[in-house]
Amino acid sequence: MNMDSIVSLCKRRGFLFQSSEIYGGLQGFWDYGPLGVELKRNVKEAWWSDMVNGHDDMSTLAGAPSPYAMEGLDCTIIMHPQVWKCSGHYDLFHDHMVDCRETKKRYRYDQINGRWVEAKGRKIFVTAPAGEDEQEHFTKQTLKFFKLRNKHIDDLKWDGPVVCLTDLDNFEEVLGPDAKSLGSLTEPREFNLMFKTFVGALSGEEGAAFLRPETAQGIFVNFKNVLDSTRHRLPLGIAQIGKSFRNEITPRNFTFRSREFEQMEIEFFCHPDQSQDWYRYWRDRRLKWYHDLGISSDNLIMREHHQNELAHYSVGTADIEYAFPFMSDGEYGELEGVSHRGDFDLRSHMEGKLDEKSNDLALQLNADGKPKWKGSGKDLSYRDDLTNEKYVPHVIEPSAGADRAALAFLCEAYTEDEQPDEKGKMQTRTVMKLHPRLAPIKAAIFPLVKKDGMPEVAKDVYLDLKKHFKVFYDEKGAVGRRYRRQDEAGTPYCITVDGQTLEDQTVTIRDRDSLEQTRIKIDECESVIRDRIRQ
RNA sequence: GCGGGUGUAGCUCAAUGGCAGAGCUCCAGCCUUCCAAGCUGGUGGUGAGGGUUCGAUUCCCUUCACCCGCUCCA
Repeated sequence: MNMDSIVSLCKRRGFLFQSSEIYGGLQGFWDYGPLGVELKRNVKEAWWSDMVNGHDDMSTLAGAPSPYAMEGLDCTIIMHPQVWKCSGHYDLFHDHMVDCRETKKRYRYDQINGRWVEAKGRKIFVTAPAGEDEQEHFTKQTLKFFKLRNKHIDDLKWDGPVVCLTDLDNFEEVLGPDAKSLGSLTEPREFNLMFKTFVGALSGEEGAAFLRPETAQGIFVNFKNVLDSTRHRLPLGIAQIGKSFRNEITPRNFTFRSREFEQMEIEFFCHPDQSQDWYRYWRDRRLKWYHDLGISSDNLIMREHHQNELAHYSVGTADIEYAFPFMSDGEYGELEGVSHRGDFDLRSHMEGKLDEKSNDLALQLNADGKPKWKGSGKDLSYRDDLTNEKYVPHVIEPSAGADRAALAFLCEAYTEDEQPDEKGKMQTRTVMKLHPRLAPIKAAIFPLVKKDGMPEVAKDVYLDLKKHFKVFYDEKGAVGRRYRRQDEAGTPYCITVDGQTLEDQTVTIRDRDSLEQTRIKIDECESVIRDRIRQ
């Protein structure tokens, strides 16, 4: 199986198109076609129904420490700019970077220091990543550049103090931190991974705002509102589905890394002492969700992050990853991250941006000792009115990509098998074996031939089923061809009106995967399809 | 962002410095009682912009997009 045939089918059948295709497309943006939009809606609907509306808050679910509540939320894409300053996204996403053309390395513009140095009658600006041993690095780089030995160290004429690269106007005489030749650094470029826009008529910085790079922050800043309006006790999960935007440097691999994408996120708030158990619960629960919707365990893995990969406040993070066809053997692409975020997010919005590198997650301060980004000052802690205990809840975050899930389901469904044609000759059949819950069209209704009153009966069946499901009517051409078309669309069931229908009010229902046909009464169509979808 | 490759019909692929072609698909009609049958007819195309030229899909430049590798992936 290769990605090209999947991409080709998606275009041909109307699952996915390139955005603005008639103008040549736009990198990192994709449109869902008529079948694609149904698939994606079904993915989101399955998630919302399984996680939120269908959640059983009365029972202790398997693997869970206790019953818990779930609520939904739908926040705006543009939020107060301070949200992103306190969350850390602003600083992280706002860097100016320089690239080294020679070594292909990339550096933060404001974290490269350097000094003018002269030797052999030539003056260059030697650089190093800012840090304690930068002078050592300068010396080493300079000696190497001028092809001098350690004993000539005193011949180097240093000119002026160490300054930041940001103080230089041009880089022609600059030796990159790891380069061998001069002028290999590019001009600084703003790597603003957040899309910037302007609120109101002002186009200056005071009106600047950002499209959200994740939906999570909307949940954190509304935590208190949800608690107060629903009167829930912890543990409580708050769910949201919505668009997020990241100005990815290298969108690649079809819809896998897009600049506009949709997330399905839960922020699960609980007592710190129980957070480890909840973390394990959500990790296992979310993995099972993909399994239950048809992703085989061969293609799905749970990858626990190593200690050194974790943000230091995080107790654990596990990625649920899928073996996409565009990845090389043994490699997987992330579908969902389940992370234990401690109280980092709520505290950030209370106190201000926290310093992730500090051991006790202290407030990040400016040079003048003031908070770098001030928080809301609002108390986001929780008082348990049974125990009278007050604490800042810990958070477990299962964060899934709706587009990535849809893509994984498409890849998993794509199958080519051999089926006999009417002469008994084996032909390749392309079939999308989507789970019936996810299939864009639940059933197609055909008259076996376009005469003898069959179309009239079939249309009645169609119109009746249309009230309950997304169904499709087709009477054109040979019935075999119509079956094959539905196979490519992933339609799980085809209902055919034939000669016998006119005598006893029965139709055949054909199963996409097994090709088996069973005869059922017209009246039973709705309940049979409903039962089969639910399985 | 760097290097390499590719852009011709919905798909797969031809051809050419001088009217752009085939198969499949699709549409209409005929035929047809269960898995892409057959017959007849039909729709439809050189990614975008510029240059060279009497004439460019073809040669050159720019750009956009996609693919592969590197880089990146909060």
